[in-house]
Amino acid sequence: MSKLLLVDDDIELTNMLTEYLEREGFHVTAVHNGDAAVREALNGDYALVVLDVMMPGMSGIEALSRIRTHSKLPVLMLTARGDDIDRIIGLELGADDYVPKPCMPRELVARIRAILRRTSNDTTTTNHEPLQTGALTLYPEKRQTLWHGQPLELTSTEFNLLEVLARQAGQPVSKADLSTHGLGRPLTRYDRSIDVHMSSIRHKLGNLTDGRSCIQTVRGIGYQLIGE
Amino acid sequence: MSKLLLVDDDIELTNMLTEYLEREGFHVTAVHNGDAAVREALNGDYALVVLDVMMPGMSGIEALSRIRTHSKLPVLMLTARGDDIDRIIGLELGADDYVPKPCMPRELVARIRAILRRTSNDTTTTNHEPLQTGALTLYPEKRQTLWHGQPLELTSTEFNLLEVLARQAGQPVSKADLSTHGLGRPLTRYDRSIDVHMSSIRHKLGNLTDGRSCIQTVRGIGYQLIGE
DNA sequence: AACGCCGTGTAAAGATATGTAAAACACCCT
DNA sequence: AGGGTGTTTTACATATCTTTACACGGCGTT
Repeated sequence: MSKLLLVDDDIELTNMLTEYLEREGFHVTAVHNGDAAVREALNGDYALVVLDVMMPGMSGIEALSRIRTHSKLPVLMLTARGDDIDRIIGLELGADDYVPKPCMPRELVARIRAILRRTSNDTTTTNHEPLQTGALTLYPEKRQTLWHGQPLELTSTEFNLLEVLARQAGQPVSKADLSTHGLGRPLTRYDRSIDVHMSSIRHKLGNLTDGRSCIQTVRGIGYQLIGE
Repeated sequence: MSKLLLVDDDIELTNMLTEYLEREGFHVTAVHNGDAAVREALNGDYALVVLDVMMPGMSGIEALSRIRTHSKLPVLMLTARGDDIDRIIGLELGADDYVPKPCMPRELVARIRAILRRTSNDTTTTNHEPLQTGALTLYPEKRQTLWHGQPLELTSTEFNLLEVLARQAGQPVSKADLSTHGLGRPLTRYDRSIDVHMSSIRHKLGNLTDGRSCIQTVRGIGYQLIGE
């Protein structure tokens, strides 16, 4: 289950919330000041941070801002009820939600789950992980491809294009996007480069058991890598 | 810029908010009851719905629930300040956020932008679940069709159109909506493309046991995929 | 019932997009 | 310069979509 980082200077409250959240199945780590919060938050272990706005030393707003300069980790803010200004600043700084204090733990849990649900398959958080779809695995770091477990030779451009498709596996990607991100230039009229590359990637991948290609054409739009 | 659907029975308020939101650069459509809200929300045009909980007729909660059975479109709920129960139910039903009423427009905008920022590169917004109606199953993620358990060859556009119908199976879909979402262009006068495509899809599907087609014509409106 | 109007069904022609082999080009290396 | 590799352009075949044209059928009117 997900690991949460709970940040509040009120030890009493954090103990109570930790207990409640752990009963709900989360792993919880609590810290009590902004410095520790930023340090912990950036170590990559956590799925979400619950952050109190009002703390001695570094305020929650400040901590949020520092976290945001380095990461897109979801942050849920705890604010004094009715403190509109903090809420608005927090949201504009990129907080994912806020809960007014004193809060009902049940509401807090509902909101945590809502955020986790939304961010669970968000591709932006995992950028250098291998991309896996069906029998295809791409290692963006090493620029290496595995097809049915076997290494596959792709040219650099072919890899780029396949990576763009794989990051949005299961949904169509426009030729314009493929061109900007895969070829590094905008698509121009009568440009058939993408089509030609798709043709050769298809050729290298061969067909699926049902005879269809792994890369589907979406006429008038572009191409789509078929999902799991 | 993004299209928003604003749902509230208070005409005065919707006019005010519409004006404010449009100054902020959104396209806004306002409706004033739950039925219209669900119908509009599902037509695929909108990036987000702002939904009042308290409405005569179908309540916001009910509308949210109906929207959620068909789509993952982001929904932001407007609730009476301090009405914890509605907020919690809303969140558990899958609302993306709520704003207490009466609200500061600036806060509403901040929250709308926060949600859009989160969902913009979130693959979960497009529903990837297989679509099942009767003997027909569509796998949007694979762009594959099963008819009576057998794979069926559809062209790209035919698949798009059938997908649009299947997402609203059992209810009529206007030709305008079919054109925007299936063909990617607005319907023009004397445009018969949709009819021709329906004809060939029907041809590929053949007839049901009772001799009727799976796709019913709704004269003057469009077409409808018959439900379970 | 007979008529006309309008929307729909559909075959076939015309227009457009895609698949792909091969030529042309660009770049590196020796 | 010449060869090798990889990319883009060209050219043509094919697939797919749109338009056209006409037939049919519902529906309201006479």
